[in-house]
Amino acid sequence: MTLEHTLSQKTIEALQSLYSAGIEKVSFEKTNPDFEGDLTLVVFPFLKASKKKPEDTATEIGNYLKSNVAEIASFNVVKGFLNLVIADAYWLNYFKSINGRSFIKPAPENAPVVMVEYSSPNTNKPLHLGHVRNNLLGFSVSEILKASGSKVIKTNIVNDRGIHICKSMLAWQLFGNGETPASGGMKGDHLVGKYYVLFDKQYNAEANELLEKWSQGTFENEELQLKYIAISTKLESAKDDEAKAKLKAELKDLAKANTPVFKAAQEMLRKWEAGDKEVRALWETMNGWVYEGFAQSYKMLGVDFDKIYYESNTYILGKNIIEDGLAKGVLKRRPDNSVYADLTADGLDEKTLLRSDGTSVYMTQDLGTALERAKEVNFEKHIYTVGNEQDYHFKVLFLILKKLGYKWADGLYHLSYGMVELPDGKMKSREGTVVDADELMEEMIATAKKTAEELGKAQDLDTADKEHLYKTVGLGALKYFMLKVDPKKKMLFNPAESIDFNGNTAPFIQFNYVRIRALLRKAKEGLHNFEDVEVFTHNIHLLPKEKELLVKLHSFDAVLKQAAAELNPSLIANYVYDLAKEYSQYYHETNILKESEKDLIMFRLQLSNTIGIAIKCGMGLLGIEVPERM
RNA sequence: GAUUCCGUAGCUCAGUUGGAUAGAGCAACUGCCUUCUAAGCAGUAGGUCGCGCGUUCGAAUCGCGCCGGGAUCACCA
Repeated sequence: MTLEHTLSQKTIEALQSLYSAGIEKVSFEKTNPDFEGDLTLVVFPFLKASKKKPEDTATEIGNYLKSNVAEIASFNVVKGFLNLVIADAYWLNYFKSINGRSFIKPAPENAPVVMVEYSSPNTNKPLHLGHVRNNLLGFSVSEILKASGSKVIKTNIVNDRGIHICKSMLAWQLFGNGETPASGGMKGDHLVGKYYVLFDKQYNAEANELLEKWSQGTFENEELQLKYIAISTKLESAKDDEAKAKLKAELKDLAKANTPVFKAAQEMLRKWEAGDKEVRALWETMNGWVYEGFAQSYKMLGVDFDKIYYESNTYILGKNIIEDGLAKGVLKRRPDNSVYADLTADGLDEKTLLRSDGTSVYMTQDLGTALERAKEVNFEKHIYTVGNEQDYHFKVLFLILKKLGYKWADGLYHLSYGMVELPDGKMKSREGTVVDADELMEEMIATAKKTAEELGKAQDLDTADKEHLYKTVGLGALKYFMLKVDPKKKMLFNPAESIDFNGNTAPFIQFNYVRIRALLRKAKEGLHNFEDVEVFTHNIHLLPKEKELLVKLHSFDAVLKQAAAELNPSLIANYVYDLAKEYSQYYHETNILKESEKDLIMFRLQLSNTIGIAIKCGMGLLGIEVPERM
């Protein structure tokens, strides 16, 4: 039984015996640092029962608790706040139970299974900053779930088919001259991305040509002419700029859809679907290049997957669900033969799941994929790590599955995260304002190197160790920067100012870990074998900072639990920072090896060691390494 | 327009299951390296928690209404 649990019980007892109040639940909170004490009970809610002044009520409860709970050393009352001081012996005993141990226990054999899907890239261009946030979040959430007693299966569904892939393929055929990653000296994903951009250039040029032709009255056919006239008439009478821009975009889209290069890409997609040998071969080759490139990026980022799905295998799924849904009356068929789910009663819209020509849409394949996964794995939860622009999509997806009566649908969860924005707005791949993931990682490592050299750090390391350190620090800074913000919120990334290495950052936390390790090495040289002796619990008067640190360590489990419940790594990030910051203050104001009493030296070394372990565990949950020296 | 998320220091963010005087970091200014690693520590300055009303002993936190911003609203993915 935890102390807080005991205190709650005793407080309920106190209220019963003092005021005959039948209160069922009371909770304590951490005492505000400006006041003396560790835990605080707010007594205002009990005033009705006590019919006494706040101060008197608090004092009476305080007296009761003091004489009934051994761990309470003393208490004080400020207005309606009862501040309890917990005896040092309690904290020392607690420390004895965790000294030198890991804060993370492996999940039991029969642990519930959670699937975490993340990353989900398209194979027509390299990973960018948005993917970085997605990958780091998915990976960290997986680690957090594992650490809190779940078995995690990390999955990645690769969008390896569709018109966008054909665009890259076509541009490569048109302009590539047989270029390969090897001949071009480029990572495969970047090479394919280059041709995607070339396609877009061509696409735009041809569209502008068409618009020019149309404005002079030359049209390929009458239908097109009618559409053109309809839109441009509206454009002429449009009043505000917003409406004009919208109509202009509509015209451009019409032109784009009629460019020869786009029609060729569509034709290629048709051939792909028909299983055309040549198209399939090119598709396999180019996707192969991309996968090699992605593998490198993933390795650098430090993320991995237990199972990779490909949409080329899953995009046909879902049609049998339609039959099932129609039979159950959850889905309906329109006169034109299209099938939809009517969700208007749930405050959503009608969602079409099968077009009138019988082909399926994105939602249909997501339904099918979910069902497939549920058959394959008996998961307790299935988490989709996808940006918040798809909130509505997942709402609809989950609702339809629930309506179809699948029990496992209750375990589906959309881990929705905010967009990464640049100082001048959203990233747009077409406008070339994307931040490339590989470049960003290289820059971070280079900055770490530069900073370390300027500060004269790590001079005694050999070249390989130095390179590893720069990677650990540079990528650590990047990962921490992205994970310390609440996933739900959109975040701002300013490449010009880059990411800091001071203050609330990974390098600061890593530095404190390194300092602990250095201290412990020195201690062993001085024959202080703190690992071999028991925690000395008698006659130690804890310094305020030492108690604070113990309280902080004590809350590791609670923070982990909350982070797992909310799927929120930022709680861990902020926790580790607070811990490191407090240790840093402690380190400055306290002598450890220079302390005269041997027992105190041992205790302080043990405390430092255990804090180091907590930092390492916490950073591990974020996917961030800690170095031994820097 | 509808739905939904958001608005806290100059900037980036904590704090939101209602509790005491709203916290960090960056940027600015002041000190501290012959002493366990200064990617550090200590300090100064910086706030109408978007605005208003309400609920409450008590509101950054809950409710309602405004103002401002993002996202989504296809037989696209």
